[in-house]
Amino acid sequence: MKQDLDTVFAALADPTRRAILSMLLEDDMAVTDVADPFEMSLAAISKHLTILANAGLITQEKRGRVKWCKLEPDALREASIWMQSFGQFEAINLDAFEAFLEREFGPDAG
Amino acid sequence: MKQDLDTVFAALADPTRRAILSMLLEDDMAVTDVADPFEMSLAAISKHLTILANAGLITQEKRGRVKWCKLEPDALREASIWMQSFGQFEAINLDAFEAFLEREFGPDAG
DNA sequence: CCCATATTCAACCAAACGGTTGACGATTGC
DNA sequence: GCAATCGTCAACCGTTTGGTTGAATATGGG
Repeated sequence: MKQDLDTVFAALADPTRRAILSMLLEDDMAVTDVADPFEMSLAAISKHLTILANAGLITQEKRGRVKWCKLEPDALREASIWMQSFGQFEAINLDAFEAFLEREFGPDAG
Repeated sequence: MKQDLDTVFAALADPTRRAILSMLLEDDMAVTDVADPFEMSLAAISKHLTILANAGLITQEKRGRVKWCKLEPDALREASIWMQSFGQFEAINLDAFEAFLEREFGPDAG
């Protein structure tokens, strides 16, 4: 929703929320299913999801009684570009990034 | 110092601290000079600098009675790569990033 | 030596954060 | 219709955050 750097970085500063984002890379998920692997209450996860949604990192759509959570990678772009503007003073980590993608997702991913 | 994702993202989540990093892009600075443009106490800025240093985003070196602050863009790399790993699921992030660099820093920058 | 400069420390404060619990409002299915 | 499921709300709690102020600790210069 808001998607300014403050809320995006603050949202990313919590390991639970980053784990949630990683889970949503795989597929869209219901709130209950997101909460399942964590050892904390459903209400706590619900709050984390609200924070992620406010940062624009996910969207939530209610179908029936199930609320589906979907990753929105676009929200990371502004923050990512902001960060890269610092890294480039070291002559670019594009190489490191591409190597990471290759290693992480296989030669066909890029 | 610590440089894990938690502390790096938390450090970046504050606009004062991001402004400080931008200032340090230009040049190394003394604590007093960093504090100058801000409408808050020197002690507050000193705390912000400690947080940035703990995240590994800057280093501080004391020469005489002046403590010099220096940007450490390397600390952003891990966090940046983490973020890019999400963006790539849209398959255009690299292009957008390269276009940004070109636009921002000229054809020779990459 | 003394004073000014540079920076941090310590105590304090209000507000935000991350979690809990229990009650509540929708929705679904038997 | 009724019970179970899905998810949020509200109140509460302890800790962290971001700021203040005033005192303290170096260090440098005349």
